[in-house]
Amino acid sequence: MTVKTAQHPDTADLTLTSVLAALADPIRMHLVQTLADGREKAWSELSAPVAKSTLSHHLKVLRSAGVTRTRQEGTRCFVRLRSDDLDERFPGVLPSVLAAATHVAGPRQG
Amino acid sequence: MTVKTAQHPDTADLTLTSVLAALADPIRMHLVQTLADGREKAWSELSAPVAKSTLSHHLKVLRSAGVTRTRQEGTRCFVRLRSDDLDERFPGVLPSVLAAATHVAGPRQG
DNA sequence: CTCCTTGTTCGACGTTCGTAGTACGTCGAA
DNA sequence: TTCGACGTACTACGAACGTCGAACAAGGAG
Repeated sequence: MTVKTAQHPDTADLTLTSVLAALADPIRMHLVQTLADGREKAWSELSAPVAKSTLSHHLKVLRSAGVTRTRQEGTRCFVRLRSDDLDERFPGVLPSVLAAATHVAGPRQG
Repeated sequence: MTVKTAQHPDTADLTLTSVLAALADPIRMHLVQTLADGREKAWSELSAPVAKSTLSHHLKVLRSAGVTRTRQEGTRCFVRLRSDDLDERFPGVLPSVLAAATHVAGPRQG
């Protein structure tokens, strides 16, 4: 928080390399999958097997890469995917990655 | 070379994280773009502003991630994208990434 | 055979990353 | 005001990464 928590890059400043690097981590990929439905998630909803500070770090990486957007509401913040911005700049990348991640870790029932 | 140069993972063993990590580097992305036409390229054709050993390293990362396939012919080797395998395992990912990388670094005229 | 070319491997270096703990600032409640 | 909850910033450390030069191994040319 500390006021300047929200440091979101402009859509035009997003780089493919940074986005891919942000997605190239199991923890962060899991976070992105959690956000894949497009709905905003509270910080506490983003479960990850890491310490609080580490989760904050990963969220910052996603935020800095332009993958997510964080909104503050009082002391707590809500995170959501920047699907529209991402798809405007890198059409199809996020959907295909999300689909690939899902049909790899998702349907484990059959 | 040294005989066991070719260490290609099976298509089923490819992981999205490894593929994304392999693509999340400017040098490697450039190499992949060079191979994007699907045609096999000779080692010496893969120009990169790095030392020979570094280029070899990056090629190994791409190979280990299953992004490329290396074929030896005498003392020299030829590299090509595993587009089919990649698209079978992670449909649409490589094409969209390639398209995004191209319309970012490619058409700089307008 | 000897030389030269090609690409990999190894050792080393500095940087970045992932992780956690601690301290800090902000907000809401009492 | 004091207290507690929330999320970030800072600090530190080991591991992994990107880079290079040198040594090495495998083939081809003479």
